Formats: sequence, structure tokens, C-alpha cells
Amino acid sequence: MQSIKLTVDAVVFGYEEGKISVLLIRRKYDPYKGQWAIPGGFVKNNESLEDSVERELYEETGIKINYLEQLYSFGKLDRDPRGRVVSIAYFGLVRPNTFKIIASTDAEEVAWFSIDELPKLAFDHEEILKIAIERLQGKITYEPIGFELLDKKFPFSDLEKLYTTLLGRDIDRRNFRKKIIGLNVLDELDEKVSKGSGRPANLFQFNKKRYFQLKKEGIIFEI
Amino acid sequence: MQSIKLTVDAVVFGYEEGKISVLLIRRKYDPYKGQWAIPGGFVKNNESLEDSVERELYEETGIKINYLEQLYSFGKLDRDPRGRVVSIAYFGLVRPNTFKIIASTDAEEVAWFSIDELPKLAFDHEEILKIAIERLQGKITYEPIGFELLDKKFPFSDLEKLYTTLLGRDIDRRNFRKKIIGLNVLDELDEKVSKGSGRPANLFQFNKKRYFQLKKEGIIFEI
DNA sequence: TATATTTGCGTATATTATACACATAATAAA
DNA sequence: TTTATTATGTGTATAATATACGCAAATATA
Repeated sequence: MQSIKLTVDAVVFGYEEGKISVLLIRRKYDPYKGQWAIPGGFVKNNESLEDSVERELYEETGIKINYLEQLYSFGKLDRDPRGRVVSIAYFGLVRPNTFKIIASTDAEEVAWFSIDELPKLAFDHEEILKIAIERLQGKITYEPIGFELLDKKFPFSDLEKLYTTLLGRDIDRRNFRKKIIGLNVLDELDEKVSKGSGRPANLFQFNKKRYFQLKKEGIIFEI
Repeated sequence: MQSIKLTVDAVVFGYEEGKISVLLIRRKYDPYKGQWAIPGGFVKNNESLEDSVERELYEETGIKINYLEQLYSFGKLDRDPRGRVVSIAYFGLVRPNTFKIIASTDAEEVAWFSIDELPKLAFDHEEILKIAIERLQGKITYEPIGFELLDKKFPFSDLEKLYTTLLGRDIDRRNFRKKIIGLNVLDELDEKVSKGSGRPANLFQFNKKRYFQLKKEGIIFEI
């Protein structure tokens, strides 16, 4: 008789102050009590996988996610000391400043961790996170998911900085702008922001509708 | 108490005579008795997901797969009339001529179906298959998985035909050859084949070792 | 008022992708 | 055995795309 338990886990990324961060919870109960982990939990019998992730995320962290996709399923025999537990991991993006994170249920604490200053993680969550980071880095070059991490209205320099951070290399400012503008998915607004010194920057907004239109016509987003 | 069952399914593609085909079984038992389906079955408690797929595949069809990767996990509430069953689908490639397919256990019959002449499928297998086909078509442009479908030694025209079939469009023969040769992952052999009339073709072989070497150096395969 | 900082923008060059046709080596047909 | 048919093998010119690169404008700060 099969006695495998099924969980979902969510690797949620945010971006603030030039850093990619990930949402972690400190576990309230055993196993791995007191350790940091990716939010997640057991799937209910009458709940879809997506509903399950969204529920767990909301329960444990107070976050409502606006971008979510399936990442990978993890099924190693010994990945959970409680027995055979298979986890379907999801990958999410949010704007951290639009939510207040609040620990509850299984979480003693919730926090954002910069992906280059991670604590030791419970279970095989280090592996899951590694795969999620690779997905994020890979995907921003061929799908316009980076905008999910920026404010709705953003100066071009924010976008540029996000890409340099994620790709881990410098980008020619002029060529990058040319390329993105050429993709024809940004609306230039009649608003400016001035942060600190320097010339004020024009604000842009991602036009999702136009993107899907172009995608349907076979035009592909590519950096 | 959680009562979700976990299965694995395998979409296995082959290529012969200019057609992409998929391996299907005809179900011996209910539900969907007598209908065609993707091979698969319940995961055992002490068996990894990969082992599980490979076992089910071998049991039901007699095939030992040489390329296998995880595709996606399917968890809709009503996807299985027996109750809540979540399936982790895999994606495999084989050379059909290297195996004899034999039905056994849950399968009444096993057969290769051209992907444009598919029968009605059990469960949500149509959706799974659709996603698998998209993965195959997408992936051959940025990973050298097409070679898994060709004979170890193949004439260039076979590779070209595979790509035209999968991409669904014509390819300039000279440019394609130039590009592939330029990737530096093929060994040109000192053997020729002559099939029917026409000038005999030189045989080539994919050099996996060289590919991994180049990949490590950051050179990417791209068509 | 001078200095520092950030934005916005164009052009020349190199690289890569595309379009395109004919000679060669074999088999099949006359 | 000669001629037609079929598939393979190869190079170059042109177009498109990617890369490299520097200076003026608009603001904050000293």
C-alpha cells in the first residue's frame, strides 16, 4: 500500500536595493525545528496544487503571490526524516514592498534573505533553492518576468540594475536600452522620478497586454 | 489525513522514417480499460521517482530508456476517477529500432503512434502529451537531445530531416550544416552509407564528451 | 556658482544570419 | 553503355544584428 506524502514548497523571490532575496520561514516544529526553510506544507485532499501553494504561503508568511509557476518535483527517498515525502516545488515572484510579511501557523519567523547570504536550510531546500535561482537567471533572458520584481512604474536604471544583478555581469547601458525599447513592450510614461542627485529619470511601465499580443504573433522576448 | 496517491508517467518519443512517434499502451484494466494511455503507474514507497518511471516503462513496454528528464507534475482534482492522484510526468527519448516493445502487466498492447495520428487518450494524458511535445520542440533548439533519437552514426541528412520535422519548417541545408559543424560536437567518420539512389553520405557521430567539455567552458548549443 | 551624479541618446564596426546554385557520386532507366 | 535521376557536398555575397564607445542635459550637493 502506498504511503507517500505529498507537499508543496514555494521559492519566492523579491528584489530590493539591488539584491535578489528569497522568502524563508523559521520552522516552529520538528523536524528541523528552529531552522530556516522554504515555506510549504502538505497538500490537502481536495485542493489543487496551486491552491495549496498559495494557501501555505499566505498562512505561513502573509504573502499573496502575483507570479507563480511550477519549478520541479523532488522525491529522493531520504529527503524528509518523517518518511517518504515528495514535494512539488513552485517558483514565485513578488514585490516585497507591497506586502507585510507575518509569521503564523508553522512559522516562528519570516524573513527575506539575500541569495548570497543564506542561512543553513532544512530538508533538501538548499538544492531546491539552487534550482530555483538557476530558473530565475535563465528565464529572465527569454521571458519578461523581471517586471514582476520591479515597481509597476520604474525608471530604466532599475531594470538595468536588476539584469546586471541577475546575470552577474555588466551590461552596456545604451545597447540594453535600445534592445528593450525595441521589444516594444514598455510604455514610456509622462512622469519622472528623481532619487538623490542626478538627472530625473522617466518612468516606464510593462505593457503585459501588448506583450501577449506580440507573443501570439510569434515575436519572442529575448535579451 | 492525506490520501493522495502518487504516480509517474512517461512520454517516450522515438523517430523513424521522418516521423516523431510516441509510445503508448492499451490499458488492460479499469479505469479507461481498453483505451490508449501513456505508460506509467504508482510509485513504490521505497523507490525513487526515476527508478519508478524506469521500472514502469520496462514492465509495461519492455523499453530501457537512455534519455529521461522530468517534465511536469499534474495534480488537477478530477484527473483520475479513482480519486486524488497526482502524477509526475517524465519525458524520454529512445531509438525505436534498438528495442522490441512487448506488452505486459497493465498493458494489453504497446505501440508507437505518430504524433499527428494519435488515438483518444485516457486520463489527462492528452494534456501531458501536448506539454511533452512542446518541450521536445523547444528543447532541441538549445540542447543536443536530437541525437538521442538518431542512430549513433547518422548521415547529415537524417539530422536535417529530424529538425525540419520537429520545427515544422524548412531549413537551408547549407546553413544548417555550417552551423552544426561550427558547434564542433560532431565527429565526421570515415564511413559512408548509400540508401537508394544518390551520392553516398558520410556518417557523423555526436561527441557527447566534447559537448560537455564545451558546455563547461560556457559555449552554448543553439540552432 | 562649481562640482558631482545620473539620465538620455547615435553611429561606426564587427559578428552573425540569410539567401542562393552547381559539381559530384552514386543508382535507375533507357 | 549511355543517359537520366537522385541525393550529397560545398562558398560567397548581402542583410541583419550585436557590440563598442563618449558627451550633453538635468538635477542635487558642496
